[in-house]
Amino acid sequence: MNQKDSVCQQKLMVTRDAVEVIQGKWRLPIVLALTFGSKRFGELQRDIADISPKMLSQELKALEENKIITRTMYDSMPVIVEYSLTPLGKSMNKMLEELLKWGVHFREEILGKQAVAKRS
Amino acid sequence: MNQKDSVCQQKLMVTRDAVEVIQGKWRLPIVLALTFGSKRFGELQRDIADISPKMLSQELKALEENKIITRTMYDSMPVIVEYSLTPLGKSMNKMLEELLKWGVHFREEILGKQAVAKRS
DNA sequence: GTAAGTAGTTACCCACAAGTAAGTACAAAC
DNA sequence: GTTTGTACTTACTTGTGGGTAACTACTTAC
Repeated sequence: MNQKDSVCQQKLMVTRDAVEVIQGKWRLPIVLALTFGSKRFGELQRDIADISPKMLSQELKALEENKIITRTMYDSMPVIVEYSLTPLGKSMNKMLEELLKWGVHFREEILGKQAVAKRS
Repeated sequence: MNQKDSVCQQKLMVTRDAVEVIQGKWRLPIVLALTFGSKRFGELQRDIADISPKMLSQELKALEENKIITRTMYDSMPVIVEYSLTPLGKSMNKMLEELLKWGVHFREEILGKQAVAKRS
């Protein structure tokens, strides 16, 4: 079977799209932080270790463009902005679990049968 | 819930490990090409559109280090080298399927309900 | 009036991922 | 002896992901 076969090519493209959404240093931590409910900019910045406001703002924009999260502004007096997962964002759950599962398996093989991240 | 919580941190690290293995421009195409059986260097180069020998060699090495593929040299007279998935490499299947599934869902949401890559 | 808290933006820099082009080394075929 | 086919390697360049530091704008509290 050949990679240039069109069905195969399309599968590759679609899988690549999925990887793109979660790739990079910060997308995964942001999505994970929001699985526990909506959060404000400052909260996210405090929860995610070492992220700069520039990167947080940039990645939030990218995730919003991909319809993974929504941004809601409240006209309260200290202006408040809340980010939360869309249904599409929430639907990543199973995929992320599969990644975690395989990641555990991978660690065991690579690091020589040491159990990591066994509990939820 | 906080990202700095250690269990959560560990989950993040492990998931990130999984993403790292398939991230970059060429790892996914290489792994997919090898799911159809072992292949030689030249075959891979022909099957994967636009990959240069440098990138192919480099990514094959990385995948070998991660125990995703094995490299086998045959002492035949035009020296022949075969690459194939290890059991660990084959175990990526379910994860990749989940990525594809979500990717299809993602495309539908983003591109407005157009069905893509419906068949295997 | 100055500090602190809200939510960012802007400018500059660097390291690394990836691309390009050419070269290496060996043998078989013609 | 030159081309073809095997499987790469090396040197150089470019593009982008990400980091740092400082700045913006608005309000409340002291």
